[in-house]
Amino acid sequence: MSRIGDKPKIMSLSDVILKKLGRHSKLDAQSKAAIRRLTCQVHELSPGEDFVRHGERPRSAAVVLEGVVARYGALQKGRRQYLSVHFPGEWPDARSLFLKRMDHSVCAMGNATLCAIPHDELLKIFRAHPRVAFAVWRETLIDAAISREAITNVSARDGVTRLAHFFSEIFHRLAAMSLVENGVCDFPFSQSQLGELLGMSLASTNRHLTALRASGALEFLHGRITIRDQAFLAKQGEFDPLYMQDGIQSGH
Amino acid sequence: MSRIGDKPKIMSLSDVILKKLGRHSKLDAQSKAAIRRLTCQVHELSPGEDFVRHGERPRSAAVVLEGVVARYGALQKGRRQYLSVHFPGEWPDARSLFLKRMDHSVCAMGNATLCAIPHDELLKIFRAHPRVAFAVWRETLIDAAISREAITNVSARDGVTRLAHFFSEIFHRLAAMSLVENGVCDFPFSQSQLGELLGMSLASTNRHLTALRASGALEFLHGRITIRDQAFLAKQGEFDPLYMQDGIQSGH
DNA sequence: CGGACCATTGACCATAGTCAACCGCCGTGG
DNA sequence: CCACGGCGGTTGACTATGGTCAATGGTCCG
Repeated sequence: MSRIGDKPKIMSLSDVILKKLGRHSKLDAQSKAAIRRLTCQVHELSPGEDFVRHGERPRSAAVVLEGVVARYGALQKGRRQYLSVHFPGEWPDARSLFLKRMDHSVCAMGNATLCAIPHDELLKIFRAHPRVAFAVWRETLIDAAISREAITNVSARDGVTRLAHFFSEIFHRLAAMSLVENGVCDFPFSQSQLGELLGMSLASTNRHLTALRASGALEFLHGRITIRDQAFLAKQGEFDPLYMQDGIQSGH
Repeated sequence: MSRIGDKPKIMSLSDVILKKLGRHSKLDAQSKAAIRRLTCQVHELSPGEDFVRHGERPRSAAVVLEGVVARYGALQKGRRQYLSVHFPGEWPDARSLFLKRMDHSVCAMGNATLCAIPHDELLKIFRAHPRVAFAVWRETLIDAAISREAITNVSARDGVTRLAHFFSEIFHRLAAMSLVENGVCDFPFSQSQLGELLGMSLASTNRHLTALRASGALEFLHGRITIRDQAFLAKQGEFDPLYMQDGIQSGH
């Protein structure tokens, strides 16, 4: 599976975590050192493979190292509702840190690598270094804000707007982690899965996608997004990145 | 404005917080004592009054003491998208603890009382008593789970199912805080606002509500819900309370 | 008494869902 | 090597759910 640029960019767990947390939180040397001492178990997942399932009680929490994973829940007739997508540095099952049972599943979309960090170890760090706890907490609050925005997206915006908003968000998030090159980024979803993520049928997804492509703003084919006109997309999607709250937030 | 039973149930801030946190977190005596020492500023809101607005940078975080408040965002043409509702003991603007600017507004639905606790004070407690931090964090994770469930609700369930699911959740949450009496609880929303919360028009809301009422499972009129058949509602709404994760979670 | 708000209902319309057919690509197996 | 099947993408025809608009009645309040 080739990735954009095919660079074997081997970031370590702590590099990824520090890069992501560093987007919004200021960490002192001690906190960084503590994060560097984290141990974890690496999981390589194939496309579609589940990482954790609804109802399970994980004893560790994972950070995405590479690739894309998604949360999902089951609907009637084998259908799925994808709830969110997660890129390197994110914590798709942070919930498990404080809530015993998973209320959703997490699976890899393309190939993906995750690092599972034992809860014990994280809690120990949180106690010893509140700054780290606050940074990860902040991360989970941004995740929550993204979910809230999704509510508005699926319930109040029509098909084209919904897609435009979604792609704007994805582009924004990937760019923040330097995962966009010349407007191109990996996003290993089929149109059918995209529909299950945005609450529309395959047919509508395809038609609205065709319309967007016709506007020249973006392309999406075979798990790869090409953004040609970010401003147009943002406008079309009524996209305002405030909810993702980029930039350092405060001293704590 | 009379409330169910008209009892002047004056719970103090710490009583409300401890009752709510106690649903899922075990707090030691020191943590409880620290919470009891919290100071706050009480805000009495009238129906529809905003507590905090999109874009603002609060210096305190609020806990609902009494009544119902809701998060909302603005849509085109003065319409709103209500994002979530909050009952006593909940933290509608917990986001502000770690993210500077609000990405949504919070308003009172009926009359409501909130307690604003300065961020400084909370952070100090979090540092000194990690258990308190973890309990509030847990609270915000449950809040996030409720938002995720809302995604499924508005994007995958038809009108009647959506309403049934929503009322099941509300009933469950209010019952947990002893705010239901004989199946009756206050829920100061008009049908129009309920529509803006569940992503449907006033007309649909009314029609589906009429259908539900015809089934005898519930009534909803003038801001008051009466649940007559909880089991039926849960079934009709495909409701599984797992996501709210009731009960003590663990020692930390 | 008039106005505002809420609830209700009917008529009409539009967006999006369902179903089905077709194409191209790719990997497998005869 | 080619035939086949599966999957992803594309498109058309039909349908249905729910949105829009409009009118009505009730209640509360100034």
